[in-house]
Amino acid sequence: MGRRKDQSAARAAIIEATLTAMRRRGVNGLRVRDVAELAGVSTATVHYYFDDLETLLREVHRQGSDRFFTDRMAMVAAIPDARAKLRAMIAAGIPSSVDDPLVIALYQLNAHLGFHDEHSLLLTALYEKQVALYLAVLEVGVAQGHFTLTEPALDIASNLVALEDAYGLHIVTPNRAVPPARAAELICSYARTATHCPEITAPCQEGR
Amino acid sequence: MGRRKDQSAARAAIIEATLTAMRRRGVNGLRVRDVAELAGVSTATVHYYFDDLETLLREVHRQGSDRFFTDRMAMVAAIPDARAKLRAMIAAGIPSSVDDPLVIALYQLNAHLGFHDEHSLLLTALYEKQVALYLAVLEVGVAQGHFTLTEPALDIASNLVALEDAYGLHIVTPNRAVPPARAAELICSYARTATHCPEITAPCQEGR
Amino acid sequence: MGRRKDQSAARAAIIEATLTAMRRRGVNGLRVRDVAELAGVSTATVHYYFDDLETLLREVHRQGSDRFFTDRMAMVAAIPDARAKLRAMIAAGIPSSVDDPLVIALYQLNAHLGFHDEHSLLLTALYEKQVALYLAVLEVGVAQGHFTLTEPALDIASNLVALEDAYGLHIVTPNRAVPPARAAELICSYARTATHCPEITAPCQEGR
Amino acid sequence: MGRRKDQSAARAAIIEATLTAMRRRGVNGLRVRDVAELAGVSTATVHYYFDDLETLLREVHRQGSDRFFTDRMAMVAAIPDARAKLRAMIAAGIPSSVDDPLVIALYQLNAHLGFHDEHSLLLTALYEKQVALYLAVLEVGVAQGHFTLTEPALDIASNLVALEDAYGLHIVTPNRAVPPARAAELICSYARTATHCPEITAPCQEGR
DNA sequence: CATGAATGAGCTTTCATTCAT
DNA sequence: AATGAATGAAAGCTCATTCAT
Repeated sequence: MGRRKDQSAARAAIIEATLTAMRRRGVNGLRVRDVAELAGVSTATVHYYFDDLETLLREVHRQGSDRFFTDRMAMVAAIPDARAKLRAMIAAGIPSSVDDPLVIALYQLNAHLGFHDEHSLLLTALYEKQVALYLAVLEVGVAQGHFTLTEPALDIASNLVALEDAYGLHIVTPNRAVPPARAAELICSYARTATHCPEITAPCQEGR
Repeated sequence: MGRRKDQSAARAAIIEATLTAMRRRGVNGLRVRDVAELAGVSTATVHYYFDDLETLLREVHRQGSDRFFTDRMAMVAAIPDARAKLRAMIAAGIPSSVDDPLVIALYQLNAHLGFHDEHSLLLTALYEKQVALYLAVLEVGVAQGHFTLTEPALDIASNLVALEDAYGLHIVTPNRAVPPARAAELICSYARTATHCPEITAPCQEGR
Repeated sequence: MGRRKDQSAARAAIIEATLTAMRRRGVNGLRVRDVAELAGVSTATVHYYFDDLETLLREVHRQGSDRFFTDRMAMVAAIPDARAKLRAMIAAGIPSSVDDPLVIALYQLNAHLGFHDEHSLLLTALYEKQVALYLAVLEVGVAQGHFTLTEPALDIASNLVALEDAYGLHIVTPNRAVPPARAAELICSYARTATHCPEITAPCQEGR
Repeated sequence: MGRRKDQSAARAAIIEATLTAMRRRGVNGLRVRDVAELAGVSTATVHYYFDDLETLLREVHRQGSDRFFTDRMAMVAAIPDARAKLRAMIAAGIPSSVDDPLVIALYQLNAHLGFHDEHSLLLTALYEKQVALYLAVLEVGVAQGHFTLTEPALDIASNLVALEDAYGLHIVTPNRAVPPARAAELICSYARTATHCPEITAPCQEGR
């Protein structure tokens, strides 16, 4: 009651429902009706909160990106040792399974929104923020004396994000060639080589 | 007369037109009508050759994958020196521009077809063939004494393909953060680190 | 407000329009567009109420059958004398003209729906209800001492329904060999013979 | 080679194929393609022999009607005793099963063609020929002293054809309420009553 | 004589979106 | 704040029909 239109519970439910709906039907197959049903409202209500589908998708992407980035930043900031930071970053960058709705949605939205020039800036921004995060970790590692880099730190950070993206796509697309644990190990393999720090290893991921 | 229904000129024109249409509108926005117009035939003719859109897309993906893989294999086989092989592989793996229709189509189709379990096998197969290609190059390089690997060759090969995929996606999505030349340099950076071979450098690509 | 989706005026209008449309074009030629125009709504509205054409046809058939059967039952129940009952039944069983939309629709739908095993049960049910109605009249007539049967009452009832069906088809198909009045007289002819009751005569149907 | 266009084997095969196709899909669902495939020719060939679908259907109906009527007439002429004639007529008038292609086709075509004024004459003609056949049998029976009629012979003949039509429709539509044997018995029931000749009984039809 | 290739015309169906309530 | 009802617009697909060969 006290809330505004952009803070209502229904609005949040719709955004959440969109994530779920996208896991089931993809961005392309996404129907307002699906979102509405999952959110327990009518399609007209969806349009009451979001002028059109595109607006809804942008909002979902914005919130998702923020959540994704902020979570990682908080997590990495809480760890002092650069080696542990890097391990944690890698582990957190891999979608835990084919059913992770947030990550699925982000990949789908990247592909979808990326097709229009107008949104490229947003995507670029997210990518660069991720790179910056890795870059910071690498520099801390060098400062702590754990990492020795033979290539520019920026290049390494960029590659780490790229590997995350690629393997994330493999996992989210049900391409069983690269399961999550293997993806983590592969990225760690690169991180070890690039930092000359043999302690960058993937955590044992039993029980997944 | 000599040609069958699956070899006719019209059929080839439709497949070609699909590539072009996908560059313009993406897989999602793809309309049979666009394909038909670009191919200079009626929509009914498109359906005469392909039962439905999905069938057409699968065929485009199949032919595209084959062409992509076969071309690279032929190219790499023609080069004797492993260092040159690797340089060539990397250069060929990067879409030359945002307008490369074949590569755009392949990325789009990967995303689209990947959403259905039935096609995952095909996608996996393509991925593994690419990895095998890199693997062979790495092993030749070791045998020639040019490369020294400190991680399993399979892991390195896998990462090289993953980087290609990720940067390819960046280029094809018009995300100007990573232009083709930079992508090539970044992959080379990894290749140098992993092979301990300083001669793996991206060709100067002025004028792009 | 008080009305639900399955009781709305538009829904009824669509069903009514379907009857009219079927008189003009038959079941086969029936286009959603015709129904929509006759009902004064858009084709999308037709699909809003009925998932597809088949669903609409089934509903029309169901309502039509009910109406047809219920009307007759009420009418016959209101008449005490079995001879008058039988006369009324026969008169009501003959479509009054080639333009009777309800009856035309029922014949068309019988033919159409009957082609799929799934609906056979419905058709059978309608047939048996009609037979039961005639059977009751015959038994009342015997009880009242007006009718004398030399064949099983069930067989006679069955034949009366069959004759109705056959002549109804003749009338509805514009086969002018058997006009309504003649059909009524022919069925009465059988009824007289079977009941040995000479008072079963068709009403004079001048002016039709 | 020596044959003309209207006598060729292909032409006959197409007509035969139409009968079969109609059993499977009904008149409405009938596609030129089905006919062509069943006849082992291309759709273009179907149009080579028949200008359009309607023409083909008319031809099928014409040949079917002729065959149906001629067969019955020949059969009845070969039997001297009127009681046996009548029994034979009734037995031959009932489609032997739900899969009798010729009879199915005729019913379907009656419904289909009857919808257009132009063909009503043909249908009327067939009906009247059938009536004439029964009429002749009845008159012979009276002359032989086997039958005693209390209603006009024409009315009885008309009703017999009507019953045939109705039960034929029931059988051909897979309405299992009235199986062939029962239909025959019901018609005989009427025939007995109308002719006052107790010897008109349906043949035992075991094994059906 | 027969047909493969091609198409025009038309249909059902889907769906985001609007609006009175 | 929320929605049921309704729709315009568009897309995929089907099919009888044509015609050059």
